[in-house]
Amino acid sequence: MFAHVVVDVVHTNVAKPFTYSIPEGISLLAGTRVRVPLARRTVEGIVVAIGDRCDVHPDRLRPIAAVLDPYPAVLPNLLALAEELASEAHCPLSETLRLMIPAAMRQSRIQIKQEAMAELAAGVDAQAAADAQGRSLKRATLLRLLADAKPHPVAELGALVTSPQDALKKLEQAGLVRLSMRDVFRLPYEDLSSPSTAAPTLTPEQKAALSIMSPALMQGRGSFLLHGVTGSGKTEVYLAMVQAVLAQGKAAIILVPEIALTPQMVGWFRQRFGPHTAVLHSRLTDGQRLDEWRRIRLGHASVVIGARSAVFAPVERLGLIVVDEEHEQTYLSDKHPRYDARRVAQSRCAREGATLLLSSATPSILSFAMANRGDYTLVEMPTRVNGRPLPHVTLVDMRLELSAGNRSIFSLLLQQKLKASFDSGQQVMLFLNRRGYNTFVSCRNCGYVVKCEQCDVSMTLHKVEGEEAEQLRCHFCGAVQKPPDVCPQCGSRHIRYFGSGTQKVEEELLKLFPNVKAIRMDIDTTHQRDAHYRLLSAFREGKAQALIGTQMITKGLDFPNVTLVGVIAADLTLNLPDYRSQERTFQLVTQMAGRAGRAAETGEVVVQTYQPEHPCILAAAAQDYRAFFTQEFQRRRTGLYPPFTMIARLLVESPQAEPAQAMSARLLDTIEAYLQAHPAQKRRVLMLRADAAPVVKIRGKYRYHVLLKLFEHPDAQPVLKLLGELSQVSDAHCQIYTEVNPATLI
DNA sequence: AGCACGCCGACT
DNA sequence: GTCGGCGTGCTC
Repeated sequence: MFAHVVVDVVHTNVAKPFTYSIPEGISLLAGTRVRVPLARRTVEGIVVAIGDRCDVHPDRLRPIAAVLDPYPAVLPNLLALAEELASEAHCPLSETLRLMIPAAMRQSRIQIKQEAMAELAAGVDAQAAADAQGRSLKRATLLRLLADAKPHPVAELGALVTSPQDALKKLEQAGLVRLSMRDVFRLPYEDLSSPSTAAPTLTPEQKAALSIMSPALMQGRGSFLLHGVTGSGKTEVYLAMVQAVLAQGKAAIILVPEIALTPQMVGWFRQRFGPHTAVLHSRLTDGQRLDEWRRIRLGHASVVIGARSAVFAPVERLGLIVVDEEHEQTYLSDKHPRYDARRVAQSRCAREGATLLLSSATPSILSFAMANRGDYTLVEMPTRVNGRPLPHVTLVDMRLELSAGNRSIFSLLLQQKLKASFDSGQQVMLFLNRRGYNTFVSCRNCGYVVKCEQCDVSMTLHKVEGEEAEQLRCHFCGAVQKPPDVCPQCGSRHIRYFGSGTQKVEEELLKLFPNVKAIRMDIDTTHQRDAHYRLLSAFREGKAQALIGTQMITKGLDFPNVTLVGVIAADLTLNLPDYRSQERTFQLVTQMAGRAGRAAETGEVVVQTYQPEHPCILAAAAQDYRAFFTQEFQRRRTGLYPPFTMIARLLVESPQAEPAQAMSARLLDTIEAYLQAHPAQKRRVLMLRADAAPVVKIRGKYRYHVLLKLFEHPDAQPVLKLLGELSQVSDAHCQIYTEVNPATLI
């Protein structure tokens, strides 16, 4: 038998399986990590197949050098998934296999932690042995501590008996004690393991939703889109579904869009199901992630909660994947290999006989359209639990505020409502989808705008925490520089700062309400590990009255004492040059409004906007998803946007502008020639052009792209295949990426 | 002729 | 990704 191995080296030159002989006496399964010789070195790899065929000349064949784990690291289903992803993304299999294994496991980077354990040797009478110890009080005490015949960590014994190691070794030599090593699992959010609580009585809506989904869940099939308004109790439905899955001896994966939401979700699940809940996301330490991965792989944890990468969790008997807040863009990976966690979840469920549950208060246009088409079964929960009303939304026309002489970022109405909330001891949330203090710096004299040297974007002014200093930061690459005193272009001193970010909202709020404590949540304040959790806990415990934040505070959070929500500038996302900007704006405003009034009090929402008559803003204010879907779907149809068409592009990046531009022109020619030769394909193409990318430079790399708009149709596959092949044209000067329906077109 | 440099392809 | 082979072109 021979082993076909994909080596853990991402390079097109080695992007194919290599065949090795299996040394005598070794049994090997597909998915196992191995070490193999490759040219003059050895590398790690994964056995992708075992077979009796060998196409390699026997002289070249070399044996596997080592088997790295006692069990396959990649389960057969996940191996197949990796192959599917690699062929869809036109990338080497080694790249998608990396998604399946924690980084710490590769290159043997982390030693797995173990701890020493001691237990009574078999058949030993602890009491008699202790009495026989004579003058060694320590050994007698240890034997009594071990009398329960269970293994005890030596470290724990050390807390009761000083330095027990020597005494334990003596006892081991005497045959009275057995010493061993045991794996240690570093558990994230260990303090969230609260005592179990019973399931509450479900509302009729929740029961109805479950009765629709349960038959499919029992049979291990079905794809559902749960559309439930904010506060309708979707989490309780997930908990009931997971309970049913666990009762079948199967496991479940719960995907959440943000790391900030995992502790809350983990808390709910641990309350119900105890410690058999594992967490997977990128903010864990490498060691934690490895341990959680192993707990899942070894079957110690049957519920996995995590961000998009958790869709690859090594669950063996999968029964259910829940995608919470399914409309979130975070389910699209922004790194190569790019994948859509929702589509991966669907493929995984189909392959492994599991049920898929997509869920949102504001489903993506795409998912809702698919539900209308019959791809998903639509399940609706249109009212909040316990008959609570949806929050009351007021639109404020900021043009009128300005003409009335109010130049503050808070409208008079919002100022009044803030005061009323603070006076009555309630909490407020303020949302602005922009971080920093001012959003750009410009010269009044000549119009010069300070841009990042490495990226083609204006720099944002930040106040440095706890210091007088100010700095300009690039939100693309993180570059920092000092704000200029004089214009670098014309030498004028008339440098002005424009646009407001969350830092400014915080400052203005504290100016208006000096006694109020505010917590600001954006990338700047959540850089440290666990910062999300600390800040949200502080707010939940009432240590602050206001939570100010970017989009990371809009979704899923449940704070009973929040009765007022302010949306500072609803139009920010509306005016972005992207066909999804209306969808995003509707989702952000509706989700943010949904944070208000989740407990006893009715929620109040103030939405500030310069376009109060915009249909998208009106639908969001009415929290009317159906109305929004209908108008947006029609707009997409007439404007020929997805889901009626698909957008694909070849992105070309190069340290110099000319090679990138030349390459994009060459790619355009190639595609045009191909379409000329294939008229059937040409009919599918609505638009084809080469251009500078909207952000022409990021991190010092110039960016040009070839954009295609195609009619959505299975017949378009050959064009997409061509695009995938063209990304292989990449050379030392130009990197080419193929993107199909990308999250952004920047 | 001798050597630096960059490109190409093999690696099982 | 890494390395060696080999061709090109420059220098002695």
